[in-house]
Amino acid sequence: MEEGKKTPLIILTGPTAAGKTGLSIELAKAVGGEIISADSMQVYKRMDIGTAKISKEEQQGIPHHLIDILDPREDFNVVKFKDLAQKAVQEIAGRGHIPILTGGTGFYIQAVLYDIDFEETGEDDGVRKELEERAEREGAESLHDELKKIDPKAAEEIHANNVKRVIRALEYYRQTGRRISEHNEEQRKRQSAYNHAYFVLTMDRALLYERINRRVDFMIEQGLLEEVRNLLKEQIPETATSMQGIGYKEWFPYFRGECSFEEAVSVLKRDTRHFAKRQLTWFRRERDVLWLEPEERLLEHMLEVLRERKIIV
RNA sequence: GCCCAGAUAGCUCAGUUGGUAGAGCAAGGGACUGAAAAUCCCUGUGUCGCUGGUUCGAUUCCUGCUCUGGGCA
Repeated sequence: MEEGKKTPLIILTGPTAAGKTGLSIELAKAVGGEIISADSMQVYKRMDIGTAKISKEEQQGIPHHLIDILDPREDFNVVKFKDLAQKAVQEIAGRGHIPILTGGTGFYIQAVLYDIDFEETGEDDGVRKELEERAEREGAESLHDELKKIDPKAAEEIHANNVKRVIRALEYYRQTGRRISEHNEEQRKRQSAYNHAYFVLTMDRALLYERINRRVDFMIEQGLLEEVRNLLKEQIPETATSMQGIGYKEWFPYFRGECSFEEAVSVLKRDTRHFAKRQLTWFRRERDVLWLEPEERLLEHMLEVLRERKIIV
């Protein structure tokens, strides 16, 4: 396919609290775009404050996709995301609008951008559960030893303590009969199917951390504790994927009386800072990333890049 | 004013029977291809409060001082 014929796709991401949401609205207005959220937690209904979800008013009429699509009881993952996001991209492009993928989940963005093949195998065949129980019983080393036998390369790449990934590697082998190390190697070679621009909004680390700390305080003022209590009242288990989100799981010890309010707050701030750091590590190793820092003519600068790449006219 | 205990990494502390020091947390770096806001890995030089003294050598022992707790007046 020729450059100009590829589907256009704008990616706007960055660490948490960097200001993605506000900028995404300005950008969408400027280019005639619709927003697809690339956020593993904003998909959940009734989780608004802790996920810093954009409000209806803030959306200013710009269509938003993949927000509030799931009950917090349901599990979500990259495969589901990729499927939904790709459909949304096609629909938006079909309307002659520009799809803007924005959010902080780098893995999700990668899955869409490079159309990573996860191979439909279904996830509820009990293999994972069985392996989890084995890890519990026999220890992480035992599973890792098994991986060594079937896929030595993967065993070398995945640390034995990283039980989740060891399990996935074993699960993949059992379900497909193939080695995950080979699969991953193939997927790494994938090229973008889009005419895209990958913007990463960032800023001075100390400043970012200050913004994170302030935002956590603001979330608490907005009623974060009540939001979490309401979810627990609905009997959403603490172990649910949704409840493992930052801003939620940090309160459980406090509610149980195991730590003070102040301790819970500082743990929440710390977890958020750690998360931002991990996000930056992820974006640093992504290909063709355009780093942005807050500046006067930020939007104009982005539009110039988009014109150069013929993503917009 | 007197007595006691501290003063060591950004923080909380351990330690050196005298040969210039180490944990946890914080911080930094990295991995990640069906949990990803998850999961995991790597990284520790700091006038050992200041000042004299003893000593080949002091952060470690001794003197004095400063500061911080606690107690007694």
